[in-house]
Amino acid sequence: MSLTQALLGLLAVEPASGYDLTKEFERDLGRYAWQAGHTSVYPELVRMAERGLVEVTQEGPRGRRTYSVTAEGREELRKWLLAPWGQGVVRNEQVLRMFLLEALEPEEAATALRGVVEYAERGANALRAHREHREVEPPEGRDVLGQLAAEYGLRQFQAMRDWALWALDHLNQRRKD
Amino acid sequence: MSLTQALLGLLAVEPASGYDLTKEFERDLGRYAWQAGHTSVYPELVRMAERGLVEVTQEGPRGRRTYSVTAEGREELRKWLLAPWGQGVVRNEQVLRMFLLEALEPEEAATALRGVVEYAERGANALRAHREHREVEPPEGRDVLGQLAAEYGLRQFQAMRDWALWALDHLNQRRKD
DNA sequence: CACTACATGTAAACTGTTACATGATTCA
DNA sequence: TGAATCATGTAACAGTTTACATGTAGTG
Repeated sequence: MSLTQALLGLLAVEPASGYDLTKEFERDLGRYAWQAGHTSVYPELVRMAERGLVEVTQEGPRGRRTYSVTAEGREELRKWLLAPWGQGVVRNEQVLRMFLLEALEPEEAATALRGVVEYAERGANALRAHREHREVEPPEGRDVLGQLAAEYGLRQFQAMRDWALWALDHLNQRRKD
Repeated sequence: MSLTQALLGLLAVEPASGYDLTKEFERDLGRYAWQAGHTSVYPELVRMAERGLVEVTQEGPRGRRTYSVTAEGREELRKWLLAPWGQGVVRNEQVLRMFLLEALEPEEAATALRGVVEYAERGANALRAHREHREVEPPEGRDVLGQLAAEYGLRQFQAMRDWALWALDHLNQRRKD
């Protein structure tokens, strides 16, 4: 289960509580890589602690428990990160929708594709603004992951926009035949 | 559940059996958009038929049943495709791994990132070869979806490569500080 | 006739989501 | 002191994967 690896990776960068980790999934990670709610995170942390991959290293107010990765956990993470690349789990509702626009009538498909272009441009612009703001205030600690995600997201949106423009062109070509 | 929409979309392009649909998930769709095994597909088709979204329009050898979308199913698909875009389900093990490389020691992270660059280049090259081959033999029917996927995949791999090169550069910058 | 690909299914185990539930701290 | 945020959890349900199971048609 990749949730284990995701938590291991986040905790390896910096110790955190289940609450912190959940917020991470709501932000960058959940946008481009992996989603998980707090109802998955908390029980998983308990299971991982039982397996010796993480441990509670601090307790704070409101029952807050800060987890850290153990040496064993770090080794497991390392193995996963350095393993050969194969076809992993992929599930992307937006991409699914993009592909299935094919099933619409050409007129409607074109309208929808123009919507994709707009959506991708909005996304890219927001990230470019975010990038400029970051040049003023450089990130630190866990925010570095946010930067990795933002840079990936920017390229992702550009790819989406390019694809939609190509698909529009392709659609027009076919309508002429 | 997006499996319903995925099946609806595939069947809207062309009627197919559960077996055919499963193969589609193993190929292009499962690579970039959505994965599903035959043990999900068959029961789902039965449920969808009960709801009146699809119907068996042909029976062939070996118990083969070809499903087609009903008018009701087509309408449901259309609604889903034309709905406003929001944050859909996202789950991508490769992207998760890319982001978490941050947790490795800089040396190892750099090695892994160079691996990402290579992987993305291999993927892009394979798709470019596929594209040239397609110029000789233009696709038809369901293969059009394969073409949409291939063009998306190509841009995806390019984005991945660009990101990994940026991340390598970024890593070197931080090592100097 | 053997092998491969076609073709469909069930059941148990596992994973993830939604709804429900509770209480503490901080800040205006 | 009221509201927002912090912080954690359980239980029922929904969805997915893995293992098991079976049989047919075509091809060399």
